[in-house]
Amino acid sequence: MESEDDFKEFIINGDKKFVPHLSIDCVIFGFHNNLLKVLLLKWGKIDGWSLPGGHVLRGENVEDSAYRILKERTGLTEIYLQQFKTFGKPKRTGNALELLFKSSGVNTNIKSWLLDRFISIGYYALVDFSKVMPTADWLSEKCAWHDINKIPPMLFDHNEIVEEALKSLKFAIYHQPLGYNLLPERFTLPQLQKMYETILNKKLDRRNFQKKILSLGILNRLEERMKIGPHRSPFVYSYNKEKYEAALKEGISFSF
Amino acid sequence: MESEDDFKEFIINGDKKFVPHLSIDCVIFGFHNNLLKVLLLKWGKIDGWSLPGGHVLRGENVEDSAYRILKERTGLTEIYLQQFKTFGKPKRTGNALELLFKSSGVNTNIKSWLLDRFISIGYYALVDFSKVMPTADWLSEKCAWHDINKIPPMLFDHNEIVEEALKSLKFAIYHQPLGYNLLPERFTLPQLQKMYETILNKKLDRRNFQKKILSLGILNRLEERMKIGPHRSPFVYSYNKEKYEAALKEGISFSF
DNA sequence: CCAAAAGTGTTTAAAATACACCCATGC
DNA sequence: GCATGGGTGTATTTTAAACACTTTTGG
Repeated sequence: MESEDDFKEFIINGDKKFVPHLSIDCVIFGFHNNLLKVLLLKWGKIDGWSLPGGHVLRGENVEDSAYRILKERTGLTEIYLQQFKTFGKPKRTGNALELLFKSSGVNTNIKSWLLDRFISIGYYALVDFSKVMPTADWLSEKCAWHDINKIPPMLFDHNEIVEEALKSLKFAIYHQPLGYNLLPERFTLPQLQKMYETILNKKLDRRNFQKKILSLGILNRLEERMKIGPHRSPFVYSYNKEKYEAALKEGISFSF
Repeated sequence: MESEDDFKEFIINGDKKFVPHLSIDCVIFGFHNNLLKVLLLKWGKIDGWSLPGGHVLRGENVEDSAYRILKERTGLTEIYLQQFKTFGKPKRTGNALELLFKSSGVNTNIKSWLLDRFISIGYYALVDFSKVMPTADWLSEKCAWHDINKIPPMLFDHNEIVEEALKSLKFAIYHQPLGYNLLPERFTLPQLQKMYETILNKKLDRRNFQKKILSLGILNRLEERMKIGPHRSPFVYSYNKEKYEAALKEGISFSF
């Protein structure tokens, strides 16, 4: 969406291009400064935040729509993506779009497909924070990361969607390795532990954590150490991609 | 759907009543004779089986639609229901509906909303086999239980949907008690074990299984024994509803 | 009396947990 | 030299796994 004309065309004729009544919302997780982050959009024409989302092109695979939307907002194509729930309450979008129409100078008597009811398919994505280029557009004045614990009240039912995504992520971390998608290529065990602690929302014992995570055999310890701060430098690790993929496929079982 | 007139009205004007492009498919699991069963519909006008499904009324909560559909097919209202995945491949319904239209004597040049692309929300349900009244209708000549291992090739992508439902169920059984929904009120430990073995698709040790399941403290052993066959009679158990609900909420962790 | 299935407990192995001291670094 | 955070191993407890004999019942 790059201009007012685009927007008007979208309001009036969007349903020729997109499947009506159906939307996609993406909860994009990143990890930075030992904090779990979510990428949100600040709307320009009305006051409020929302998840990045979009619609499914007629003829497009739903999963491909999610990848397309993620590409638009992050610039990334290789992304870990997981469908987690579909949201279908009849009043879930409230009247935010009517307000948007008013604020954008669109005739509110117009009968737009956008004012119909929408069912939204929720996907969460795990991305390398450092590689993301948050990208706003004509409709959104900002695209920015928020701490998972400092998420503002959002439009529609998007706070609920984030809650559910986090719940799914928490569940997933017991059965899959996840670090490959959220951390940069080279990272330290303390960082990885912080990632686990943030997602699980609890403290873990350092020694037991290392024992468990190393016993999976999916990590390579590099010669290098990371020089950070007035203390001993931690070792740098990277994932062994093959063994990581194998663990993903087989499934693992953490206890924590 | 009770008559040809109903059907024609549905084809032509269904989208006034229902949300277009969106459907619901239900994988209804039951347990009988120590076998896991799924309730399927045999179509009357064309040859083929499918999952029971339906559409979302405009204004209706999606979850309520699933309950409504389940009520129609089983007669039951109190059902354990779980959304598990949404299916959105563009060609997922194939050309089965065109064939149905032809076989039903509907003009195939008609532009029906039903011939559009559909995205389907998958729910699985767990029901007490003995309480279900499988109900067919004008479109379906049969509504019948099938062994999970003897499911015929189905219309649309319904075989894939059953696979995914089973995968989700398998996953769930490691974290929740499930027997309350699938077994009759009074049952034996061997029955319960068979249920677990069927869902997990593996044999379990009798003694270890009983230790584990009893240690949850959600079962009551009744005085009674069940007299079945030329051998020792097993004890009858029932669930302690309160403790069962608590275990559901807390979540449990089975290892098997 | 025989076949078929259910009841029951102990021993062993594996996994999770709890826990403390020393080391490297920057200021 | 001191504060901060990282590296490392062992002992204990808990949990899972392996395993066999006796009892009941119908035919």
